[in-house]
Amino acid sequence: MDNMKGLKRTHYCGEVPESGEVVVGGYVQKVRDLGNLIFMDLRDRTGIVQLAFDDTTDRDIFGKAGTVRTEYVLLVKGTVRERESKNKDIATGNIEVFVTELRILAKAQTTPFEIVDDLNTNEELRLRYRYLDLRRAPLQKNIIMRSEIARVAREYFYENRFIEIETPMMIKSTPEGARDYLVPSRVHPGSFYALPQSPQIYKQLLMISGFDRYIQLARCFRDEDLRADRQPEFTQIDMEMSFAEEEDIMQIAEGFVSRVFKEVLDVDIPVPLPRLSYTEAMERFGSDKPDTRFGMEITDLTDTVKDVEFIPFTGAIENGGSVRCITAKGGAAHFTRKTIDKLTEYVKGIGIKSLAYIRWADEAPNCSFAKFLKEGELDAILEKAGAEKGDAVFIIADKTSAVLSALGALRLNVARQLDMIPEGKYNFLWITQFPFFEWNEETQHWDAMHHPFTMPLDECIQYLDTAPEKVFAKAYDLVLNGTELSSGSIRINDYELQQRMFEALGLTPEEIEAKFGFLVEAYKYGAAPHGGMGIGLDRLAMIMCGAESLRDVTAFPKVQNASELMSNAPAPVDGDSLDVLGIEIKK
RNA sequence: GGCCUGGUAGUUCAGCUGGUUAGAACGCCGCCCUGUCACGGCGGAGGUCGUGGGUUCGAGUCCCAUCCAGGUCGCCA
Repeated sequence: MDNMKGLKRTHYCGEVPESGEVVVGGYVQKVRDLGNLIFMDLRDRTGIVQLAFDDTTDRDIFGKAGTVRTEYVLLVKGTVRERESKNKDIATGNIEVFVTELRILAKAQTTPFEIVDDLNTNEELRLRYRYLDLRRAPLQKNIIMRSEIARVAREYFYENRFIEIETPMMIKSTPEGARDYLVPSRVHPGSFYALPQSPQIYKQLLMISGFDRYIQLARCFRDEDLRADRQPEFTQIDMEMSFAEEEDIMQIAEGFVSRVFKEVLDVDIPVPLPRLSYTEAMERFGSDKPDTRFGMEITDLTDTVKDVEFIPFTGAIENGGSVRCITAKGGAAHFTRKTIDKLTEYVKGIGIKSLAYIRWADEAPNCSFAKFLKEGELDAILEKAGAEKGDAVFIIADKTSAVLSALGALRLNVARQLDMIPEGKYNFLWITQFPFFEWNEETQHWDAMHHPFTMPLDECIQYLDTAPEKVFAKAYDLVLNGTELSSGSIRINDYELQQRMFEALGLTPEEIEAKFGFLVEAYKYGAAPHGGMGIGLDRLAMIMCGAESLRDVTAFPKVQNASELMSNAPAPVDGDSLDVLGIEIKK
């Protein structure tokens, strides 16, 4: 094996000029040995350049070239020359490097999967050898784009006079919301730190301190089950600003997203971004993070079907619920019975008893509850639903909140099956005016929907103690293509109001003191009106890269059971380590 | 925790209602080849069919359990 002594890289592979002497280094993508002529593709993070060895090559070098295998690490010196036949598929396709010095810096055993762009290998294997998977250009491209997004974020917020401040990774556990990851303390046996679910409390304290504008690319941790768009460890572009109201924060955020899309993807995002109240989003899309890249909005049929003697409908209406539908275009009428059964099963999975439907494929629509309909009722439903021949109408009757969220989920499911969601479209949307409280069936009391430091809308404060359901919050989520990108709010900066809030949430003074005592006390010393948001960097990168999973934009992701396949974290530790911490594992 | 899908050479897959020696492509190894770039030609190696049990004369195939991975519901203030 050779060393690098006396030879310094002059160019990246993808950036080799048209002529001259170069020194390039990289991994061997491919060897094409034609006998007395050898070609190699040398790869680094910028691309590929072809190396050439022929009968004019020094015999020792030629012999050495013959021993080179895929993924060997080379450093070569050579002369750039024009190729005899060009390759239009790569940036350096017009030239090749005629090698005059060849150094094999590292050999490589055969990799468990090929290092190629269009790999179709089982993800488990790729994750076990993540460092090899990360050699592949598509993944490198994603990771590099993610870095670009982070760079633009820093530039943008720095330019707007935000200050980057690190908040602690080991903090006090405030068990509310998601489960905390706990970190034991050796010097305090039996006591634990928690890893932050977000820097929320600290950034509010920084506002109280007068830093005025804070930004951090903050790691956050939640010990909950994973999804394609959910990792237990993730990064937020976390910001907070003082002397600010909702409009100020939304404007700063809009400035950022339009800047990052322009700089990284050269896509224009028109601002201001559209807005929808939470209530309207639920009514129209059955979701607080609607994907507005396609229509299929929800229609309320309650009045239209009020005389239909079909028990699911009458039952729902009598119990104060409603009957609503979505109308699927795009040939949905030709959904087979099997497909519809699957959809029925799907909504059953989310707590809905049954799915009524009308398929209008032929002249006479096929209606699942036809025998309960009187003259003209079917036409009335179809008209109200805006259905035409070729469409399918899916109807759900139940408690209104259940109907809306089920139709929202069904809407996405059906749109995917009909391939109705356009690619390359970026639909941003603000969801505003969230309800402050959420009734918790289990505990039978009101929980904070966002978090308890969120400022209620001015006109709602009067209902705090009397009618919690009428209280809406100065909270705003940023949604992109149906993904919640960001969540933010104006915080309560008034000590008295915060106390009323806690009371409305049913917290005792002791609980308040134990959980948030230091924060509540801090507000006694005065704070300018402030608010902020945390933009999910991983999710943003995922959408901008066109990736389907966070794993594709995270260098070392965790799998569904939150373990990491390469290192096998988490892992048991030896008894001594536990003893020092005073921890005993239940058998 | 529930439900769904998958697990067969290094990789991606095929393998029918159970039936001789489990196949293909790519990759790998060897030989040949002066303009390749999905190089080409000839030859070769490579499998506890995820694991454990069961049914059977006989199991990759059927049954049960279990492990692993993915998706999803619950969960994610």
